[in-house]
Amino acid sequence: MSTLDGPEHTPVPPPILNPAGGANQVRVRAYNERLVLSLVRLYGALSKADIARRSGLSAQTVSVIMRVLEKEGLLSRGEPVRGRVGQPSIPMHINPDAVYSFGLKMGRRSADLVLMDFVGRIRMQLHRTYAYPLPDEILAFVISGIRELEERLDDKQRCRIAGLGIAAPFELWNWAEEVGAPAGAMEVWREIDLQADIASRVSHPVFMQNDATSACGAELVFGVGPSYPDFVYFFIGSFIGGGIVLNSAIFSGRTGTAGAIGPLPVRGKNGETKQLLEIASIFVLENMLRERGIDPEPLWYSADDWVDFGEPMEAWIQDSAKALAQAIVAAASILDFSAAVIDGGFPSWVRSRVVQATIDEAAKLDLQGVVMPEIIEGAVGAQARAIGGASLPIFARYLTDQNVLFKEVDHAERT
Amino acid sequence: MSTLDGPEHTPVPPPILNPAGGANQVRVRAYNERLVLSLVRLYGALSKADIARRSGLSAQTVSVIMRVLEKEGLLSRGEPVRGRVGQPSIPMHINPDAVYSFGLKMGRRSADLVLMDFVGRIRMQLHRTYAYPLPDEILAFVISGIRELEERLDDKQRCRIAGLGIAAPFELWNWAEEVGAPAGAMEVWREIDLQADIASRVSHPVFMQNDATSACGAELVFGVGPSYPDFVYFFIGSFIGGGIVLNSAIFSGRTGTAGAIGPLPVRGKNGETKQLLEIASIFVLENMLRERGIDPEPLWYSADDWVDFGEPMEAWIQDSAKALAQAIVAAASILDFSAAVIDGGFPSWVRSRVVQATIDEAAKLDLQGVVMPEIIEGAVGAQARAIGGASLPIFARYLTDQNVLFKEVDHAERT
DNA sequence: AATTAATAATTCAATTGGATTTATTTATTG
DNA sequence: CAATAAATAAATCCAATTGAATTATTAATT
Repeated sequence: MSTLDGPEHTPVPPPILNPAGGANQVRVRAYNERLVLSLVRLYGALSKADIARRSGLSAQTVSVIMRVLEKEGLLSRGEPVRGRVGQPSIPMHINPDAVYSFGLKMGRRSADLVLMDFVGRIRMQLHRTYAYPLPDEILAFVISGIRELEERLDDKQRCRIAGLGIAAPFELWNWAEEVGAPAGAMEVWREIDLQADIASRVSHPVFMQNDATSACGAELVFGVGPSYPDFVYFFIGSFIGGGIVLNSAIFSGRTGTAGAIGPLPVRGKNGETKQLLEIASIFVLENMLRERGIDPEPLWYSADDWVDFGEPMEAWIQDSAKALAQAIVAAASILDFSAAVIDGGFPSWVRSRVVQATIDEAAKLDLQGVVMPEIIEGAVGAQARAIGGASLPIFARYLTDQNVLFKEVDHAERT
Repeated sequence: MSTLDGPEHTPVPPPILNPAGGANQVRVRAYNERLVLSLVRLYGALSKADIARRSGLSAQTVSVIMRVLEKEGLLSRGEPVRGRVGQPSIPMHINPDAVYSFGLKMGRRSADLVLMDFVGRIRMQLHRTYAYPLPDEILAFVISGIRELEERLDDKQRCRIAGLGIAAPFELWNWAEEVGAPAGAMEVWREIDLQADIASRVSHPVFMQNDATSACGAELVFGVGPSYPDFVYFFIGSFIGGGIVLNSAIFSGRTGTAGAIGPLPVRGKNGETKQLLEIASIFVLENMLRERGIDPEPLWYSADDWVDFGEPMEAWIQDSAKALAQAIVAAASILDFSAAVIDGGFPSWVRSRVVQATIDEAAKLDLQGVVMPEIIEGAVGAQARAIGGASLPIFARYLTDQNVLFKEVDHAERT
């Protein structure tokens, strides 16, 4: 057989990838244990037989794994389910007190430190506001905060802390002006490696991730994630940010900025091109309030302290919704997201109004040929960033990213 | 420890996912074999020791696996490499004749049937043009074409055919008008299941995938893929289509339409909003030629039969480049692609001009805050769709999607 | 030129460890 | 009591690892 001269492939540079490593029994066991835990977490409670069916593992294997997990205290048994033929099944569920994790959200106006349990509930929290963040203050807040919260735990509980996850904005030194910080005050952040600094003063493993990505992760794991395999996520904080979920996993991209969506170009109300973050950010609302002589302080103290600020807030919601709708259409033109999820550092009644307004604005746009995602509210809420941060150590150690092992090739075959 | 009342998680619908299944030895071996083959394919030729280092598997394991693959004829040994201390290493490379695969590209103006070898080279091909496609004709072309090409193979070679992969457009029945088909002639396609029909008449496994996605897959595997872990891909055919590559794997999305990019809204030259496919498609050029009394037939006969059509073609390239540049900026605002790859059913000199024009147009846009991808030419060329189709059976059976096993969690940890 | 040391690729044999298979026990319904 | 299903125990299987041995080469020394 001779080579027909089809189109020649032009030469390309050498590969830049180190593909995934090989597999062996040890890793298989580790993976299967995480899989079992993740399945239980996802479904709330499952019997050994259920897990065997869902994982495709043999009953015996699952039995062994789950006995170990139970012995370690990660799983606990529920009430036997009777009423069906055969031996009653014993649903196993995650033991909420098996693992704790600290989450630090540091923002441009406030910081939160939370202690989260194994099922994603906040068990304790501390809050601090400031005009603008400074490394030393943040560091002091974390160190003393962790000490304070740990004092409320007994020895056994302290041993179960998996680590600390930090959720922080990108490039804090930009936007100093918008935040209202004195010129140069934010420049210190250029030189700071917060993760390393904190890690050197704390006895736990420390993880770090962009704040909006963290919020997105919280939504994936504890919010609407289980119902939507892929979505684009918006978190409206002092600045808006976002995240991307694909195949039920966070996609953070090559530079970690996938789904940053702040710089997305949108058309402003006067037809001018603006960046999304110049419209749909709380600092914009803050400025609008200040211009009208209204004290914006309640915006930062706690999401639940918001009051109805009347007309300026109404205008802000409208402007934001218009911009968000455009951003969602742009995103949907590239990828067929099943949902666009909107959440933010505000009370749920504000969130409802933002989402409804965005739905209304999206309907006004030209949607021909675009597969529009469902536009829905986030289910996690104002603390999503801290919760997402706190979930980093837990996921790194106990759970698995969905669908990464032996993923099926998704082209259908027929013979 | 009492539950602090943090923000309550609102209830969500039950999970819709069946996460990945469990792992066992059999799957581990299957995976490791695919991993070894994929590594060899990616790097061209690697010794057993090289594979051991790159895969993290022990030398012994790799030795056993590679001996099996060699015995099966999938790998063959090259010339020993001397000149360095120690026993000379024997580079193993993919045996191009180990596996063959058919690829069918069916389009709105022409169809191609190719026989591809294990390293992605086209070994034989058939081509047919038509005014518009009809199921019976396509079916006849495939059946007789496969018979014809198989007759040129000996028995041993015939046994090595892995299957047939079809690359076809979405919803052929839309756009009948633009194609110039008589009203209703394309409606038959609504009821047709081409994959099933062909599968029932052929003795090979049959796979099917969107045509632009297939082209994107060919680029990933045989083109620039190894150098760019994520890119957005445009294939300019009679209609423009595209694909998305993330983490060195095709992302086709929930509905399989991820990266369809045809309906992406762009601003036309008179400021009006148009869909990308209404500007940057070859059928547009066809119409421009026809309006000027130039015979457009050479567009369809073979990509290499294109001549310089002069002014109308120049105009088409300019318009297309403007639209493509906008599409790339929109895509880059959502995800941080490392590259935007442009290819099409035209000769490489046209591709070069389109790409250069797109680079120029992109530079004119407002790029503040957007991480712009490199805009580059596809390395595969006009037959990308057929090659991508043909690679479906091969990937399904012998190779692995990159990075799907034991993927590392990508949040850095410090202790 | 012959000899020896060092290095690296490869393979052989024994061991390890986790999943599966098969058989058994337990608890329930009808 | 029969049928059914969950859960477990013991035996078996299988692929990866470990550690030692073999082979082929270069580099240094006599």
